[in-house]
Amino acid sequence: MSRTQPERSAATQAALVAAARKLWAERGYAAVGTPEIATAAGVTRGAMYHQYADKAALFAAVIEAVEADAMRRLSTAVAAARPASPAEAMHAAANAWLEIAAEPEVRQIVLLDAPVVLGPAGFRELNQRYGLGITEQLLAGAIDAGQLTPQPVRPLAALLLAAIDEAAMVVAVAEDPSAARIEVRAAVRNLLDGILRDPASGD
Amino acid sequence: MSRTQPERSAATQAALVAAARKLWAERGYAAVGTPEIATAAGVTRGAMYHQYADKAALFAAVIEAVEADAMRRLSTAVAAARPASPAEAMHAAANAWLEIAAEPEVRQIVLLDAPVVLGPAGFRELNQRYGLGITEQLLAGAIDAGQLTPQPVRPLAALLLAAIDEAAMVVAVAEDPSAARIEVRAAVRNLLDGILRDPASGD
DNA sequence: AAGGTTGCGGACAGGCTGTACGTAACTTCG
DNA sequence: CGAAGTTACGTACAGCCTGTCCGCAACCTT
Repeated sequence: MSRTQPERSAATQAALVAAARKLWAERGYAAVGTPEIATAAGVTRGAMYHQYADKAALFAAVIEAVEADAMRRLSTAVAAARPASPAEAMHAAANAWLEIAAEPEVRQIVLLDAPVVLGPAGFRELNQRYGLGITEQLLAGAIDAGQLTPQPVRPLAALLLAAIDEAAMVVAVAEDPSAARIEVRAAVRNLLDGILRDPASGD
Repeated sequence: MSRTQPERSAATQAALVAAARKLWAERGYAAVGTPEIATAAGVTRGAMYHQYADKAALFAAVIEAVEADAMRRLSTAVAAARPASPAEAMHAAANAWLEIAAEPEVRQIVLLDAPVVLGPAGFRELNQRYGLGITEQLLAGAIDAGQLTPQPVRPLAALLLAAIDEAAMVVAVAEDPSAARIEVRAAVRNLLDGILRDPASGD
């Protein structure tokens, strides 16, 4: 059994990312060191440091994978809601993201660890390519449809996304998550309806 | 020169908190270790570990000091604005907090490091005693004055505070902070006006 | 003034990160 | 097909940091 070099690299990278993703999701970036990750991946630390410059580089690969998965699921969820208007699409996206961001993996890796490990600037750059980008598109669509007063979408997108991320944290920390989810969804909807002209109540 | 024991403890605690606060504000919790902090405070690590159980305990003391200062300044800023209504008070508080949270100290320690070091639950507990508590009071006041439709204030306060915190991050990361501040203030105001009934435009 | 308690200093053990260098696997080219 | 070259990997090591232990000094009680 002989594999090509790119295959070998891809295999160890995949093993490392999978192992790190699981461990970091459970216990956080700082609490899990490279020895444990390498062992869990069935790989030596030497191999890891050959594939990734340092621990933070591995984290960057992990978060990229997590974000990509999350965005895939978000897209399908929004499409499944068959929104009839940009406003409905925004409600659908907000609710879907609320579910996704409440999962331990996204919460711990994307919401908690990413800003400190990548730094605020690095995190913004990454977020721009994922959540922020989508949010801006949704807002631009709402403006085009006349459901949102024309305004710079970039800052508004950042604030809305942060609010929904926080909503996910509230749900995750609450003693009664299902009750908290109901309250929080109402609050998110209020925020959105407050800025949207035609409060099409898409659930 | 002889000091009482509580005085000795208070002195070393104050020195440690001041040194750690400065260093962590500049470079973040993970990047500055206890040796450097102890040296900067003119104290040995032994003394530090006598006063604080571990590095995280010192961080807890630091963040308590930072939050207390920030809240003091927030109160005076809101009072200085002499708001004529709860809605105006909310706008004043939002703008004041936007300024305060944009400072490196608050940004790095409270917004970035605190959630990971204290954990989400611990951070919520602390935030409840400071920013969240104030926000909830402001919202409750707006409801009493009929400027906000009655609803659970707790989740809404969390979302609003998170949005403003993110607004501060946007300003801090922007290439042109003063331009970003203008955009972001408008976005914050839009969010607030969206949920408040009488959009009293208090600046 | 003497015993007890509290604050402190220095040394130590364990663990983690990142690097250096030697080896094995694959690739290229004669 | 074989040899040189490149890429992937394994092991050992140095440096740093965290948290603990124990001895000593400063203060407090009686």
